[in-house]
Amino acid sequence: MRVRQADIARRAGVSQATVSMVINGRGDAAGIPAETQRRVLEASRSLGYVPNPVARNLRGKRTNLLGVHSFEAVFPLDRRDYYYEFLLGIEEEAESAGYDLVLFTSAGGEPDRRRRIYRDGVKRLTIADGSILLGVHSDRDELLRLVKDGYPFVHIGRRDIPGATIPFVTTDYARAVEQVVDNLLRLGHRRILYAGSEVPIEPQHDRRKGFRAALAAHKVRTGRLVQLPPDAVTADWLKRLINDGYTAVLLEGLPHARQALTAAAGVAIPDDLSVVVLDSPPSGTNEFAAWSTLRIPRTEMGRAAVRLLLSRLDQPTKAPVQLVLPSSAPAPHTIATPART
Amino acid sequence: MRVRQADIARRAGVSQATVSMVINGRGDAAGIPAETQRRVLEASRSLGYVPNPVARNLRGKRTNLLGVHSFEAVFPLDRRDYYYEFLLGIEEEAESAGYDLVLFTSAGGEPDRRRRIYRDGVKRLTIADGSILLGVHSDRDELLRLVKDGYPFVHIGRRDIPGATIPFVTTDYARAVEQVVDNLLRLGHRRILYAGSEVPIEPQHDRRKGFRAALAAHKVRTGRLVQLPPDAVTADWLKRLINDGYTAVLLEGLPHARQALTAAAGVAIPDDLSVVVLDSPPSGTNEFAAWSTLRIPRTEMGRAAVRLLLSRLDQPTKAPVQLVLPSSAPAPHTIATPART
DNA sequence: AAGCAGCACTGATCCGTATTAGTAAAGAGG
DNA sequence: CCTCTTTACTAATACGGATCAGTGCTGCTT
Repeated sequence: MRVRQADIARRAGVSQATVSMVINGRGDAAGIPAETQRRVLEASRSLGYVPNPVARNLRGKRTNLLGVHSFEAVFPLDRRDYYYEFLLGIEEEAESAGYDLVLFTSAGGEPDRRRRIYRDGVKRLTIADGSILLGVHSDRDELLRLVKDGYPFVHIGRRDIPGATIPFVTTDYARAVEQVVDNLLRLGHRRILYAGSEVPIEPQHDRRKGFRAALAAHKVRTGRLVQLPPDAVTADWLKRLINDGYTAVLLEGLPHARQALTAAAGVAIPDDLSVVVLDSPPSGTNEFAAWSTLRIPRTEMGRAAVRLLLSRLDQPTKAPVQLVLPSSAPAPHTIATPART
Repeated sequence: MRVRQADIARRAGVSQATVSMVINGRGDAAGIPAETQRRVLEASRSLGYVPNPVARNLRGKRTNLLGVHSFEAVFPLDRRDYYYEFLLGIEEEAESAGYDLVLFTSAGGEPDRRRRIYRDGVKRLTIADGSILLGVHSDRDELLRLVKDGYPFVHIGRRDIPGATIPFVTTDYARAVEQVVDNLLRLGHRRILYAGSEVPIEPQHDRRKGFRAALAAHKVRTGRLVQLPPDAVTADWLKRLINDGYTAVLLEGLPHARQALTAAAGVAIPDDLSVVVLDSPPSGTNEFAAWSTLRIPRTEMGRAAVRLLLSRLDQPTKAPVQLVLPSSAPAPHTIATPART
């Protein structure tokens, strides 16, 4: 059977209340003499006492568990580029804060493989003191309901929902892309193509906003945005771009960029065409080492999310609610002055 | 304020006990008439009741949490090749079994970055119904103590500790390597070099056992095993091997294999030298796509570990304790008949 | 010697739910 | 009319720990 405070109390010849206070470091404040405290701690150790976080939490105290809810499975390989670094940061920061992580995998099992927070109205998240939420397609209704319920969480990635302030950590995609485009324009590029994916969500909207903003600021009307499937990015397609007078192309996501990587063999990059990938290269590889890519500080976002969550737990009113981290500009590998034509 | 069963009870004009039973579908069994049940459910719905899982667990029911304890951080990039697929399998299986995962990150914070289970005698694992343990360098004393404590767990990877039966899931490294070497010998290879790492643990011991077993079975004495650091694997080193008459080399781990991948440029593979990597290629890449590698069923091991753990929870006495999964033979990419000399 | 402060604790209660033992009322059977 | 069942519930309790309002005792004043 599990060791409870009552067992320690019996062994140390004191009451359960005393044990609770000593163990929680409230012994001095309660005026328990050092000798008694020693006896209690000694008994606790020798019996191998482990506090029951569940009981603790019932009385409104912390469980020292931080939840991680993604709205889909995080480990499948096609999700790895996206989730991995977030998890890395979350793990690092949780470790140093002394929290364990609960991955809410049980919420799955829906036919569509989506993970729900409120399933049959049950919110498992409450085991944890608070949760980090992430996912490409977060469920807005659930976020809204969480806020209404007053459940402490932080979302990774900006989410704007009318009628509520969603706590989040993000990076400023719009500004990052704006700077890239601004830079290209200053170099003399005029015809710039933005190759976007077909199902955009917030981060993509932000990138596109940045694209348009930079063009507008320079009063350039020859930039163009297309939405296309990744496999449309072929060597032919690149050549056609150049023939059409484009001197720079922005690849919104890694799938498009990967296609371009092989398609680029027959094209002079960056002499005939500057290329910028608007996403981070996958961690732990050198897949896009030779290309100009954005650097989304995913690891840092993960860490920041944990820190923000913890500070919101400590000071629910005073802590900031939303946080925007800067993302650094791409290296100039595949950015060049446009060729004179 | 949160809605409790007591609130529903008041609204429906029944007792909290009745509410509990109706809500948990025990109403019919307890002989609560349909009409009353209707009233209770109606009240529950209209008040927006959400059960408190914490209180529920306090009553000694399962927490539906499965622990995952690695003896070090799992997400750092240099650990990814090792941990990722295990986690993938664990997540999949936990999801379909309706369990959440607790990553015990709080056990860190030691100066050596190792994670301890028993720290100050406290075993946080008990939050979970049971745990999966994994790690290259598991702490044997802690495993032993866990067994003695009767804590339900399954280790990923074989661990033999005198005086205890450690529950584990593994794959048969010895047999896999034995088959590889047997195959090479049948092809006519006689001088085979096994390039091993310098700090071997169980899986490496098993591989080496397989190596020796195959040689012994063929009565071949010209196989050799060396231990060396990965960066000793250079183009020169490979050439020297060939000069020394070796026709095949086995690379024990990925670090050595990676070195070989670049060093192999100046060598005719597999014509002058057959090469087999005795580990799985990293998932989600095609890094070793052209080479013969073992296929360690890591994802399946993760799944099997969860299944084994759950069956041990359900039938502590009847369920099996240890499980060995087969690993499949390497493709023949870099295995050839030795050149006549 | 009464009064009072401080010490070292303990008893009782609460948190929200599940479960068990029990009970009041209605109806059945003799 | 009395007893026995059945129906339809409810009261009480347990789970493990945190907290607060005491309580008995000692020692010091005045």
